[in-house]
Amino acid sequence: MFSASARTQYAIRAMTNLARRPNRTATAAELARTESIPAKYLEGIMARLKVTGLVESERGKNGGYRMATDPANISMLQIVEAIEGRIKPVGCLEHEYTCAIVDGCHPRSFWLGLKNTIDTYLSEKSLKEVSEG
Amino acid sequence: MFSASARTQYAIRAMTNLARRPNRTATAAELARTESIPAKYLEGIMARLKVTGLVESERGKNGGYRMATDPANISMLQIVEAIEGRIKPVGCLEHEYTCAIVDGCHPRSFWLGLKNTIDTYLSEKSLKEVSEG
DNA sequence: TAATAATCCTACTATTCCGATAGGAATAGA
DNA sequence: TCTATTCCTATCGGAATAGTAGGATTATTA
Ligand code: FES
Ligand code: FES
Repeated sequence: MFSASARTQYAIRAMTNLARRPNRTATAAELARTESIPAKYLEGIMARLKVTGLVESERGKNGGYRMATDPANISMLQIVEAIEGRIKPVGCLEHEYTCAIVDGCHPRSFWLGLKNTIDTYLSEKSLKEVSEG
Repeated sequence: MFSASARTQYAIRAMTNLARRPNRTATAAELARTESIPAKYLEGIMARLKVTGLVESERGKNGGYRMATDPANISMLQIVEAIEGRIKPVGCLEHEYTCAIVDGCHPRSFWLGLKNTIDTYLSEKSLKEVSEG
C-alpha cells in the first residue's frame, strides 16, 4: 500500500536527471544508462511525460528530450499524475463525490484527509528541489 | 499509486464497526453483512488483525471478535500495518537504510519525506475518531 | 541520396499480485 | 450430539506490472 510503482520511480529519476541539464537534450538511451533504467521501457515513460507537456522532444539524429519548462515550476504531483493518470475504482479514495455507500461510511473523511495530505505534499515539492536533493 | 487495497478498506470498515460496539463481540459474518464485505474474505482479514493484537476472538458458539483495547488508543497506522505487513522491494520508499544506488539517487529524501508525511497522518488518527467520522 | 540515430508506435509475454471462493478441522456452548 | 463459530490451507481467475520485440517515422550528416 502506498508503494510507488517502478514506472513512477523511473519517471522521477529520469526527470530529475533531465532537470540537471538546462536547455540541453538527452536521449532516452542516455537517461536510461545513467539512471539504470531499462532503455526500451523508458521510451514508453517518456512518451507519457511528453503528452502531458512536461518535456519536449526532437526526433531524428541529435534528437532527444529536454525540459519543456523551468523545473522550479513543475510539481512532483504533476509528474506522478502524468504517469498514474488512470483512475482506479477503489471506493472511498477515488470517487470523491459519488460513492455507493457514502451515507453509512464512517471512514470516508479519513480517506479524503489522507488523499489531501498526500496531494499537498506532492504539489508543494518542486522538481527543482528534488533534483538537487 | 497510493491507492488503498480492498483488503485495507475492508479492514478499516470492519474495525470502525467493531469499535462502535463497546465490549460486545460480533461475528465475522455479522461484520461482513453490515459492511458489505465478502464473508469468507473477511475471515482472513480478521486473522491478521488478531495476530497483531488489535482484536480478540472467541471460538465456538456465541463466539466472535471484540476490540482488544480502547479504540482511542489504536492508530490507523497500526491497522494499516497489520494488513500490509509485507514489505515490497520497491527501492527508495521501502529500503530505509540500504539501497543499491543510494549515493547517486537524488529523489531519495523526497521519498522519505513522503513516507514520513503519510506515516504521521496515519499515526495521529485514532480509530475512535475515524469510527465516529 | 544513402547511412545513421533518434523518437514513436503497436503488439506481445511473463510474472506477480489481488480479490475471492472452497472445504473442512478445531473449538465451544446448548 | 448438534450447532455455530473461529481457524487453517489450498486454489482460482483476472488484472496489473515490468519488460521485450520489431519496426515505422523523422531528422541530421556525410
Ligand atoms: S466506501 Fe464509499 S465513502 Fe467509504
Ligand atoms: S533508488 Fe535507492 S534511494 Fe533512490
